[in-house]
Amino acid sequence: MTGMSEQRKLTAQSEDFSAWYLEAIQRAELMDYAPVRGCIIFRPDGYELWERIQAGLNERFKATGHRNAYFPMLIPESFMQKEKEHIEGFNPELPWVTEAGGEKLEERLALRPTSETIIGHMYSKWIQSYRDLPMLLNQWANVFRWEKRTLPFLRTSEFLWQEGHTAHADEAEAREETMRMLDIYAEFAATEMAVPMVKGQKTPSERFAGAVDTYSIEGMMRDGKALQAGTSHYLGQNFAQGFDIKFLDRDNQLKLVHTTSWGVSTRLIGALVMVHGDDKGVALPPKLAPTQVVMIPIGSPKLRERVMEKFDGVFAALKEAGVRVKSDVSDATPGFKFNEWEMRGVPLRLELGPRDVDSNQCVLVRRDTGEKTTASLDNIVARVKLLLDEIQLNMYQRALSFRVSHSHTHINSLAELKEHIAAKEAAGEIAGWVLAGWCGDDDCEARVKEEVKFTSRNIPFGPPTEKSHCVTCGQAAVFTLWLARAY
RNA sequence: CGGGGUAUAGCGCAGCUUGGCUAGCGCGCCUGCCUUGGGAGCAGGAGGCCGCAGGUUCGAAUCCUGCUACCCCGACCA
Repeated sequence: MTGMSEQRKLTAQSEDFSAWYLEAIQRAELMDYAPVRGCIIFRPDGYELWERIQAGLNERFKATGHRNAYFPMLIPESFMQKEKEHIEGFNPELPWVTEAGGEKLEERLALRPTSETIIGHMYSKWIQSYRDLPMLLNQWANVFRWEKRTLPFLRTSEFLWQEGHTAHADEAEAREETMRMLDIYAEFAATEMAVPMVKGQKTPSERFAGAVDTYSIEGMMRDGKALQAGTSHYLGQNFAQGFDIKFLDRDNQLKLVHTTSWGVSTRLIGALVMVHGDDKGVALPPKLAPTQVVMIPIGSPKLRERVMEKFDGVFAALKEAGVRVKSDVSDATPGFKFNEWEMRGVPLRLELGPRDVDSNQCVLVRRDTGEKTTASLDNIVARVKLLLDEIQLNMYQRALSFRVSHSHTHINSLAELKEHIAAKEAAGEIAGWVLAGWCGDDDCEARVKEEVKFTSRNIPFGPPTEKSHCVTCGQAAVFTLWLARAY
């Protein structure tokens, strides 16, 4: 019996975080592996998370003047070639269609890794005058990147994402757009996903292929690693040049547009799991959880009838009030159901048994804290809604304080960084993030990576403190950036 | 793409060293009884191209050769 329940338990996060993650997402039925290498199936609960992410972002995109469109998945090879850095960056991971209808194609077609090129091509047709600007489009799409090493949600050969592509008359407006969208990502992550993000600028080595400047939001996972959860790029006139996107300005001069692009992907689902999950499994924030409340009846069949009468009433009331509620009336034992729904991440559980019926109450159990309380059935809807809001906030607060407490700002040299990592590893603790000064030299950045496997995450807009010296060479720091192991 | 490992029921594994009769175990699944406030119990049952191809042998899950897939560790990435 012990062996049986041991087998049902997930690997503990502290024992093997990666194994925990892979087990958790499968046991919660968020995904399954596809027959094709590096590809996954989004099962209904996983896909519904994505749908809720889409809904939340669409609302924000539209409120800021963007419209959705859809461009083809197949990109002619010649298009890819038009921006030099772009093709160099993506070439190693492109799948190609070389044959169709039993005949070899005249020109190879890439499965898009992103759509700057084909959208740039169309923009050059659509944009003639300053009156056509700004052009603010977004598309929801699948993209392909043939990665060497894949990990469900975080890095797969095919993934779903959203890519915004905008064109502007001048640099200032394009840069403003780049920041606006980065802000939207961070705000969305905080309020809907309950995940605090650090906004900042990527270093040149981490920049998007073809961008002038790349900005990112980065989140800290429960194992202390950083996850780049979204990016926003100021592309300057690079793509305008490659695709000849010109407009006639008020002054009757022909000018190149300034473009931006920005995206988040199904990687966000991985972030949800890795930020909020625990040894019991996945834990989802109420705003995105497919099921917010699971109701479980208690009691033997003899007693069940009078329980069910109340039970059905509560269920109907919650549903009526717009709560995403599910009842589990299967004949599994209550204990089994408790574990099962906790593993799937449902934020709140409502138990109703014979004892509760007698006293007109029910038991509520929070997924985030495990706290168990009783509540009167008289105002149960209001109570549930209040609790869901509390859980949402608490999950954010907890993730934030986790990040803060594992962010280290007092490390000033590579030697100290090594010492820090060694000490944490020896203590069985996570190394977390390290705030470091940087002189701006690529070699100094590369050395950190070589020696301790920490990479620069971003140059945060509001660092806790400014660092005065480069962590590698000790010379005056020009930038202060976050270093961390990253996914 | 380099180094290591694995491939047997839906999942996790045993069997292989030393070839042999009907390939086994736990979980899950189905049926019935019973049970219900933290992963219940009993009884019965279904489920297999032993990764693929070839070879050795009277006989191969087991030995040999080749292939493929997946996993872990390193260099590239939303």
